[in-house]
Amino acid sequence: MPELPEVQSVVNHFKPYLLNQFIHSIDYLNNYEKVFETHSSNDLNKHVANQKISKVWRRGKYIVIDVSNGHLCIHLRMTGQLQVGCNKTDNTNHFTALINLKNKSKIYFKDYRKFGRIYFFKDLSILNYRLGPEPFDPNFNLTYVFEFFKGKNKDIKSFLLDQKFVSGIGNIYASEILFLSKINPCKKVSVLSKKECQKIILNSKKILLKAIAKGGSSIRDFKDTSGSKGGFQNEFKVYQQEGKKCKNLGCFDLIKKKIIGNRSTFFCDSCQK
DNA sequence: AAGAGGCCCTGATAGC
DNA sequence: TGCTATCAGGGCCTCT
Repeated sequence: MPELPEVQSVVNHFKPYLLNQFIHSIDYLNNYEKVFETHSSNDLNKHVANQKISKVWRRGKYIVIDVSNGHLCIHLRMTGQLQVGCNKTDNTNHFTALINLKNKSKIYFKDYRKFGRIYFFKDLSILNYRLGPEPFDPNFNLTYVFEFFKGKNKDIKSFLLDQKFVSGIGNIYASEILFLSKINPCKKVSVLSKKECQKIILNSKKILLKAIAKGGSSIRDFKDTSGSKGGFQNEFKVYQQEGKKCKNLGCFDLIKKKIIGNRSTFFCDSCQK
């Protein structure tokens, strides 16, 4: 579900609940121990029980909760949500995990598709191995991009989704970034000019920053549990706009949808070359 | 090594 | 109305 801006907004929202608090325990719910992926429930609790939370931050699409002896990392995948406490209207069958804090507050992990995972890492080497630079990192620059594309022959859209290339971009923002850059999502990276690469780098930062400022996008499942919804879905230029008129001034073409890299991709054939 | 495709899951919606 | 097919914002794994 959520991409970088949505994960950032979840982190911002939960930081006050978590920071400087002590973890009492973490339970898996509805028999779904798989949610812990790398650890058995016992092992995980050995690592995190009684630990103080010293930092809450984001790396790619992971929510990272630092404790003294390691990092609790939460990935929401497609439909994961965090929420403080349990509402009357909740379908508890969708709960996969529960973080109990010593101050008695309960943070629920709600995830009807059950793709979301909670990991514990002693250090961040695994995460750094899996993930490329953050889009805002100065290392995400022309030299890096050109070096990365060397010997590769896939379309640019697939690379924007590749977390080893750059971390945090997902299917919505990939389409939006390429539209703003006027680059066709099918274009092979081997034929991209330096100027085009530069545009992609700059527009990635631009789109993501704007989305963060709007609190992310609220579509389908994604809602900030505080009730404050993101507003970037109103800014979509191409995502889910199939058949609608291109939003570029003077262009009268219609937005097309095409499956690229196994995912729906939206673009304007006339504006994106 | 790089790229294509399957798979994990459930629910909403479209089409018949 | 009710069934079935398709699709959904992710990422890992396997095979070629």
